[in-house]
Amino acid sequence: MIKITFPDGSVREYNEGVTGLQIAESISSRLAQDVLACGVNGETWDLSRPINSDASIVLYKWDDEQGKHAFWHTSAHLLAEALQELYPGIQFGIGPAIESGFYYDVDPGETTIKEADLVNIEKKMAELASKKEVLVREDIAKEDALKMFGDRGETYKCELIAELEDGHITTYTQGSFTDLCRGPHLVSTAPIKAIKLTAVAGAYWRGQEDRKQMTRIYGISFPKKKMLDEYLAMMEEAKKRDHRKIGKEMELFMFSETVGKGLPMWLPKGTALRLRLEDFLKRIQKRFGYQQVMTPHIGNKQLYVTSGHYAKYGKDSFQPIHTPEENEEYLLKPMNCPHHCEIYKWQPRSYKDLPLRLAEFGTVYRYEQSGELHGLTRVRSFTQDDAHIFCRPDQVKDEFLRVMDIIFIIFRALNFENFEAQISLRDKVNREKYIGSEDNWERAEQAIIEACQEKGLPAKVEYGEAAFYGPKLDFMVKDAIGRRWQLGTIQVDYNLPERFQLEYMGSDNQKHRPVMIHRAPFGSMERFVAVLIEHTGGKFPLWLTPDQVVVLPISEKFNDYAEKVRAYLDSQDIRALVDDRNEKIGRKIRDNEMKRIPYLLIVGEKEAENGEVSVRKQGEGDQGSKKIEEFAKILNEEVQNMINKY
RNA sequence: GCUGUUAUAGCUCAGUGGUAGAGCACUUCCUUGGUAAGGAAGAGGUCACGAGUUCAAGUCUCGUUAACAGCUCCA
Repeated sequence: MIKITFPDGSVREYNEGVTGLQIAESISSRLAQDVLACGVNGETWDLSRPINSDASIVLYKWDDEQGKHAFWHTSAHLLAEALQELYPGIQFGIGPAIESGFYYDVDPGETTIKEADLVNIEKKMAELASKKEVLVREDIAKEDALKMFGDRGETYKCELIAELEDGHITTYTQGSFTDLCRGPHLVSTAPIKAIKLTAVAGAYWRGQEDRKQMTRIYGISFPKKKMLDEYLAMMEEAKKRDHRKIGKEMELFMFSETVGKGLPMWLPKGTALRLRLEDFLKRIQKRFGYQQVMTPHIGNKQLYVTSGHYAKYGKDSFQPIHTPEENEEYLLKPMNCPHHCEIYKWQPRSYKDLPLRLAEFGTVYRYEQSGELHGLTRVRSFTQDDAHIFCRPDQVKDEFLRVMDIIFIIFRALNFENFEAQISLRDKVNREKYIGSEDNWERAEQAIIEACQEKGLPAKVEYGEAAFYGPKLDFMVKDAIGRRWQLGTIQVDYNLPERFQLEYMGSDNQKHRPVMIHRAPFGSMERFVAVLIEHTGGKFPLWLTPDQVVVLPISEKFNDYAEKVRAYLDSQDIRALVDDRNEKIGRKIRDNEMKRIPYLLIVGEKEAENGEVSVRKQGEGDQGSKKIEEFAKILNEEVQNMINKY
């Protein structure tokens, strides 16, 4: 008998050679149905692999990362089996499970596999899966493995085997397909009930540009058809919310080939929206003791030599601009910190001046590889909602708490209800690469951890993720359809104060070095607006949205009255339009609902006579009639409630 | 940056080497209406840009530019 320890600490005895599946069966038949893989002494195993000595066990189901991983890994093998049947002689590279789904890299030789062929392959996979083929794990000697795959002409597999250590090589077989594989896998292909091959793409063998380009087939699979349907619906929804599409539809921003790639330009409506966001943050920052500054978009190369950025990023940045006469070198600023350090140095600072909080909506320019550019989320020019806090080491925690307050205000105001944080600290062992005193680091790391605890913020601690110049706290939000986005960041910096020789006079009449904190609650205006678009699907909060109200006259006879309504709303700082097209009211309602305008005001004979408007709320239908003044008052109160409570 | 795909009207997209197309949007006209698509007509094009092949190129070839996807998930 062997002792099996469960995650809750309980221990049960089983016969030697018991499998994970048998253990699950001994608990409940339902569990045995749902379980996909197991963890044995911290290693993920096949459910059918015998356990021969005392062990701790975890049973993994679909909701566990490990369970999904085994499921998708087996799906990759199923894909390979189908390909082997459909394309005899096809050669296989690697086929792992990925974050969502799986892929297999293959070399189909003379033929090509196109997007249109995927349906056919899916069908074959479904057919094979329904055979409920069992996956059999076998140890194989290196020599035998080389011979076996060599005989089949599998040059890629042989290359992999050649690099493996003899005695640690295994294969998995299901049906007529045998693959070199470490596992773990499902017991059989039976649970794979719904399959979708999503894409074909080229990928270099082993990720090396000089090696052969293989065909990579991506797919995803689920234990239930319904889950696949939900996944596909989510992907559809994500497509609808794409900020590049909505940005165009709502006339928020544009790109021009002539201006240059990765250089977004904000259109009038987008600019107005962005300015409202900036004003909102400025107002809060003022309350939190920040002072706005403005600095140039370029800086002398020497500034970045001093900051150390030139040595580190100089080659991968936009190259220096040369002045025509003196041949001075200037760089487009890739960050605002060096400029702000110079502002700090402008006059002697006393401990009484600290914390000094300098804020700037600073536009920066970074060279990104052309293939990395993406909509507003990855661009070459963007505006950070930047600020640098210069403080004493003993003020770090308090400043963190204050920045976190600002970030929470923003998340609440913009309906990001789900968010979490990641604390990035030094590596536990390897500490030579970090700059700054042990004492300061220890204090700052503790300060961040305590600040998160005090705020009740769920935070994941990652060791070794800190920058060489200081620990940091990053914020992740979950959007309306469950996707995660990284937004704001707070970062301690011991490096720049050192490099710029920043000082303050302490109460002890001695010179001290301040600590610098970088922080950007939005991250960048571009990225934040992109995330906000995808989160809201373009249905922005009332205070932020480009057009708040559209007035719809029932017929052209009431266009004059509609214009009067619009003018009145305009005088009350409400952003309103009139739809005076010669169309029926049903048509106007439909078109303006689709334009995501929060309030539609329908005006006809009744309203014109009484100085009223018939209110229709986006997505909620008819709300009844109101006096114009009353409507304006209610709308403005709604807006004030949204922004002034913070 | 590399590989692949794409680029046709303001938008979404058809287009088979031989006269440039549709729907929506736009303009005009009819209609004057009550809570998610009324009807008709019209205007709108350097087929991304530059070369080449051809009697003839939106279509074929090459180059350039840009967008999209992948290249980061490692048997």
